[in-house]
Amino acid sequence: MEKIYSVTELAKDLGVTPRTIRFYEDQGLILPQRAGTTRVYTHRDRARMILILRGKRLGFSLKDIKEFLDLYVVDTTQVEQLRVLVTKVRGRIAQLEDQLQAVQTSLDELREIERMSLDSLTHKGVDMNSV
Amino acid sequence: MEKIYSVTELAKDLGVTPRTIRFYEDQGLILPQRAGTTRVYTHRDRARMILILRGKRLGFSLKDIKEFLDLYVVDTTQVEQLRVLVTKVRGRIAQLEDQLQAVQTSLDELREIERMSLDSLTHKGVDMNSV
DNA sequence: CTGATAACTTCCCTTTGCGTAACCTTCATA
DNA sequence: TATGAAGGTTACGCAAAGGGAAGTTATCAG
Repeated sequence: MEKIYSVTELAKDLGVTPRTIRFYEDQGLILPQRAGTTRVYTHRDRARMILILRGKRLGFSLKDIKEFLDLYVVDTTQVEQLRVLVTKVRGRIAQLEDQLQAVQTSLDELREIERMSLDSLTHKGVDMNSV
Repeated sequence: MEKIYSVTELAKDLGVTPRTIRFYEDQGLILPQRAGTTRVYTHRDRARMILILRGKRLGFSLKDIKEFLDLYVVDTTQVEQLRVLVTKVRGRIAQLEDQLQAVQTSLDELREIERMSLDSLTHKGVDMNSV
């Protein structure tokens, strides 16, 4: 007997709202079976949702995630899928490395601004160092 | 003779579009004089725009920037202004430090995924290491 | 006088990822 | 039988920062 879920159950299980799951369906990321009009999720659907959420956590757009997941269906050998995954992951890594640089630069600049401001305040007899 | 600018000129000078400058005016960030209906920008306005763009570059929202710039008018001693600046800058620094952590974590995870995928591909006789 | 520019205003469009009604149906229970 | 919990389907709204088109006016050159 496989455990199955309703939207609400699955949502609770995954820490998202039912709205989110329905939205993903709207975007073509999951396609649960229906019992009449009611959505029914299997453990495979759950696994798929977990993949989706992981992708999101790593900063991929739903579009990217979909593009990747769509290969699941088609590609039985998984070779193409892995290839695409690696490509996307490398792209994302590059992005994050750039972002890291940008953040570092901003941090440097902000610390400089902080120093100069505190300096200015000191000259005006104000102290914010303990705040 | 002070150099003055039209929207288009100032935009070109600052590397933004006129739309952007008008938008900032809409948001209450700048208030150039008018010659009839035509906007006229002085070097002070230009300086203000540069401040705005710098704030943006450092990741502040237009709302934050406005809140800060508004003190320019009121606060002649600049003490309050500097105080707010330091507070905002510190907040932003904290944000960026968090972001740095998150980016690092994602990078680690993505590199792990890349490794495992490449491994998988190797077992299937595919090589992507040179790509 | 007639374009051609350049300014102006107004307003809708875009992206991303849902939140939040509003309104309908169905089942189970008090 | 009334009602309330769950499920479903539109469909509008939000946030941020502008983009872009429409339609009007003003000015300058030929």
